[in-house]
Amino acid sequence: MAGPRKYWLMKSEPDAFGIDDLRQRGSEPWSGVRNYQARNFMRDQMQPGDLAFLYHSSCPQPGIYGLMTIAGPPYPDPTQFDRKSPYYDAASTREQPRWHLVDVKYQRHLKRPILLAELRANESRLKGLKLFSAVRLSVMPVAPEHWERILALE
DNA sequence: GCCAACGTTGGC
DNA sequence: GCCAACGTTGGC
Repeated sequence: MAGPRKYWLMKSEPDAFGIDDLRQRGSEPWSGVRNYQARNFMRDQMQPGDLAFLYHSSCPQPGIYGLMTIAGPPYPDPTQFDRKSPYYDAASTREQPRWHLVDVKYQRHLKRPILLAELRANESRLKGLKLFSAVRLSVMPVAPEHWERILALE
């Protein structure tokens, strides 16, 4: 039962995993999210076929670098069960997993990155964009009109 | 390296 | 359930 396509923004640190890594891999499980709001978006609201901006953070030029599609339905993040993983969560069980993720699929690089500074310069037309306010959120929804206005900057 | 924002934890 | 302390994110 697919609803209308939704739009998202997902952050990664390019030193760890960036747009070039994603292109190489084709698709990738979006593991390691340990924030309840971000998890809820992936677990409860994302649908295969939704589109997402790939945002690079903690780097010299923070901004949006590419487009991805949500490749499949949510499922438990395997890293939560892996004692050797930095994302291991001792409180999580296979019967009652705490963390869920989706696979994302590479769609394309933007023709040029749309940097945070440029987004901020357009803040009046992007009112309510969570990127500006929810600093600690690594997965967030993007309103359709914001999505279009951002892509129009490309 | 600094620090603002803010989610999470834990004492009560 | 409140709220202060703490820890993390992430831009600059």
